[in-house]
Amino acid sequence: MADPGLRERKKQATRLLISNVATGLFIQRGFEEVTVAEIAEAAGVSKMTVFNYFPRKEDLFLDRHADRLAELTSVVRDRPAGVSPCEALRRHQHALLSSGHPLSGAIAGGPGFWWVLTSSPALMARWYEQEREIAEAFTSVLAEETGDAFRSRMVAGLLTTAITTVFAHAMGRIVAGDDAEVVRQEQVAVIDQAFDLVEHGVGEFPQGRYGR
Amino acid sequence: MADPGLRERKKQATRLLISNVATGLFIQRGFEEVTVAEIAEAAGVSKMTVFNYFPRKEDLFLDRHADRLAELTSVVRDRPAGVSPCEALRRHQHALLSSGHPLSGAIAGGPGFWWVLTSSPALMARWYEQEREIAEAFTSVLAEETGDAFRSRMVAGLLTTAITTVFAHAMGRIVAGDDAEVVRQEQVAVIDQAFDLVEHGVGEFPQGRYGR
DNA sequence: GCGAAACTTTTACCGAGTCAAACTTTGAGC
DNA sequence: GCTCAAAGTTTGACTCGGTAAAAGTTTCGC
Repeated sequence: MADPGLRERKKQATRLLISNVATGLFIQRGFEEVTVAEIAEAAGVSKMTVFNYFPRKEDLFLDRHADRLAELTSVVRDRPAGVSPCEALRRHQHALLSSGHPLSGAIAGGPGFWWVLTSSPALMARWYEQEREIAEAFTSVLAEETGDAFRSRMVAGLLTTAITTVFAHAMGRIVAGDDAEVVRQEQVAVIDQAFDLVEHGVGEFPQGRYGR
Repeated sequence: MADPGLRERKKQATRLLISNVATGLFIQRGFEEVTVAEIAEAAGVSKMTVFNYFPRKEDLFLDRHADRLAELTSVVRDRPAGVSPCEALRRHQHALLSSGHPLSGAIAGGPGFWWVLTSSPALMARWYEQEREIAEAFTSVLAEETGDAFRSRMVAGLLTTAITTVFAHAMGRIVAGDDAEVVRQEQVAVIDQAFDLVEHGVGEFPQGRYGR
């Protein structure tokens, strides 16, 4: 880290170059319409090299996953004393939103990012796989803390559902063309509603069925 | 339906033949180790025909999804008056378990079924995609009933999490070699714990951190 | 039985991803 | 500095999932 060395620097530069070239092409023309060979050529590199850095084509686009995973894991593991995981994540989501972070879902991560993502089944599949990895990470943290494997898994799943649903809701509206600023303002209540449901349960929802 | 006709009967027979041949090969040797061409040959049919009936290779193995989806959707949509979706699904899971249904997770769906599933990333990915379809189906039903899009999506997600987590828990134990009968007995409490969490919330879980 | 519609096969093809061997670049030690 | 080994890249050939189009075959309605 102190002295990266020429070798290491070149590697990072190449990786970044490939990623940038790929992302650019995807946003211009869509994920499925760009081949890996094409990306390699545009980046002045061989196809094999692309796969050296990014094992799957989808990883070329979804290359921020490791960061997101680490961040969310840390939010739960390193939460302040006396704060539940649910509460810690709720605050984190609010913080992401008010800081305008792309992963709040309410801000476009570059124009067309959500469009590229949602219009490719392969990308969406990988996206959901990453969400599952988040749930697994939560499970590990909670299980280590409590020793209760199943309960940890359930709570991790519920928390992850809150995060991903909040996110998907915002993304859906953005893709549908809703004004980003409006979506963003309304997301505050959405986040609270989601975490309230996880924290206090769905109860008898929906009330009022058949005239109750 | 009344008169299937020769054509239709042949189609169903071919479909079943392909599915059976494929499943057999998968269980013998694993999903990734069997090619579609091989399945076609073993079934005495062309590769194209295989893809005619099963658009994706994964569908050859996970061909009960449509039934499962319809059943779960019906459980929520057609639940008795005065019963919440959460309660309806809880009862349904108990019923599946006590009837020894494979989808309770506690029973092996044929020897090696879970092994085939868990040892193939591609299959697992498709499996999780199917779980998402379940969540979407729940969302539709609840949204139609209540008109509250986001809340419906959240509740649908939480309910689906309960189902899939209960299932994954049992499957994990079976794959790990736990005795099926023991797993089955303990699943009763697991189901209730899962649905209790969804119904009443995770609260401040985990309690007791840092001496609270 | 005849013709159209439905189903299957053939053939050719594309793109993701793997493998192994040759080649180039970097870095470490003398 | 020079050399050699290791790391990284390229090449080319290959496998497999999946698609497309056109040419058979089989079934069904009349």
